[in-house]
Amino acid sequence: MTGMTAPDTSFSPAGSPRPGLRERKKIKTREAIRTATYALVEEQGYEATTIEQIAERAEVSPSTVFRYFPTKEDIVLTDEYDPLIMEELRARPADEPWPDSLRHVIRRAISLGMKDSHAVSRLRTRLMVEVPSVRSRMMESMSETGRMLCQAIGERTGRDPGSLEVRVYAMSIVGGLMETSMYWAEQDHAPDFEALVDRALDVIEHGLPQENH
Amino acid sequence: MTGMTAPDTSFSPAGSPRPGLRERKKIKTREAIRTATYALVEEQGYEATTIEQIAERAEVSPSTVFRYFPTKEDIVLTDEYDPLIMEELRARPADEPWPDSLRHVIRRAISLGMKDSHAVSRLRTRLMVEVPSVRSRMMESMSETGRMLCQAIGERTGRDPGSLEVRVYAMSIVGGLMETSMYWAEQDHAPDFEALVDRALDVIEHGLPQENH
DNA sequence: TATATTTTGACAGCTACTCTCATTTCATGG
DNA sequence: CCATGAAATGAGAGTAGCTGTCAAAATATA
Repeated sequence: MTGMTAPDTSFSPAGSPRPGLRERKKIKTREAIRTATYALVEEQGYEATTIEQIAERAEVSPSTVFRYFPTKEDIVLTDEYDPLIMEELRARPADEPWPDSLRHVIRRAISLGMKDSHAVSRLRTRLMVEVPSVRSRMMESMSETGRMLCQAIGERTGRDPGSLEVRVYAMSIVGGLMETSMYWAEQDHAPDFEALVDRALDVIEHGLPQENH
Repeated sequence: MTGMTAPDTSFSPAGSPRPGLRERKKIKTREAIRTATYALVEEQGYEATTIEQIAERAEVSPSTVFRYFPTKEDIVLTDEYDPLIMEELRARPADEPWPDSLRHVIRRAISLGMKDSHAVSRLRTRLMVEVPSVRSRMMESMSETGRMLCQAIGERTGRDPGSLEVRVYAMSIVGGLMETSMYWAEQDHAPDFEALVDRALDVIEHGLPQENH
């Protein structure tokens, strides 16, 4: 989602030599930094948490923190689902109507994202609502997701992925889903997220339903 | 658009005492800072331009710059059209179909925004494409515009402005228009912007047109 | 002209972030 | 098992955005 190199967390596939000590250490460090950050943010809030504190708790130097994550927001937000989404999208049957494919894939992405641990998903979306800089960073990464969506739409429909129409369509989806996440967080994560996403996609596909206020 | 107090640039309406010396100086300072910023950014680029340089050229102290604009990005981006948009929207006839009202108002907002001077509009959108932090800030302010749109939709359709459906609808419009601006900037501002916006609104209203690649 | 209020400037301070360079840690070939 | 090369790390200095405080200057009011 942010263009960073995705660490391979899956158990090593047969045939490929298992990663060396260096790779394993890298992954461990990365996770240590993230874990430390989550804990500190829960304890003291986002702004009050400094890179130095994170470094100290993760038992690395501040420079190392920046070597792993370009910005503080990225420590909280980074995920690497975009390639997965692309893959899933390509795997859908070619004759399936586009909106259906989209629905399936997004639903799958959500269940993957939730797997991270419910607590983390909730913290993320809460920070998204509360901390402007985090929200900004999130929007940045969503616009990258938008680009990827354009690509997928292009492959699927034979359209030019760079055309205004495709780009607008993709960004309106991304914007709508982002708002859905924020809505969910504002409701204290009480509603069922997948149901919200379904309603959001309905709106994007068919416009506002007839007024029944 | 950014929640800042909008300076009253309109000629003083009859009956209201003309602004005192203080108000006039404030406006002058504000414009001096902006003008200095635009010039410096054109000369050296955005990142290379520091607040100190801006302050020096505008002949104020750095602290004053921050007193007028909360962040560096705001100096470039701030505009105050949201209240205008709301007003225009309320002025449309109540029986006009919603999409038509939207189209009219957006078109009007554009022509107002362009009036600023074509050069400034172009610089803004260019920075939006090139400088991530500016793009982020822009997205922030667009999400505020989204909130306002929700309000307007609520007033117009009698719907709850805080409902998921309305919010998703508003944000998908805002996202689509944002992408349209970026597209325009990427094409070196060659296409007619209003035509692009029309195409974008078509996509949002009716989905992607039938494939005619 | 005297007084109250607002605006400004100077300064100090914090923190995210960058860059450089020496040191340590791991991989590899003999 | 050891020597060589490469990669990761740590330490430190430096930049710049941004916040706060407080005294001085400019402006309004009486």
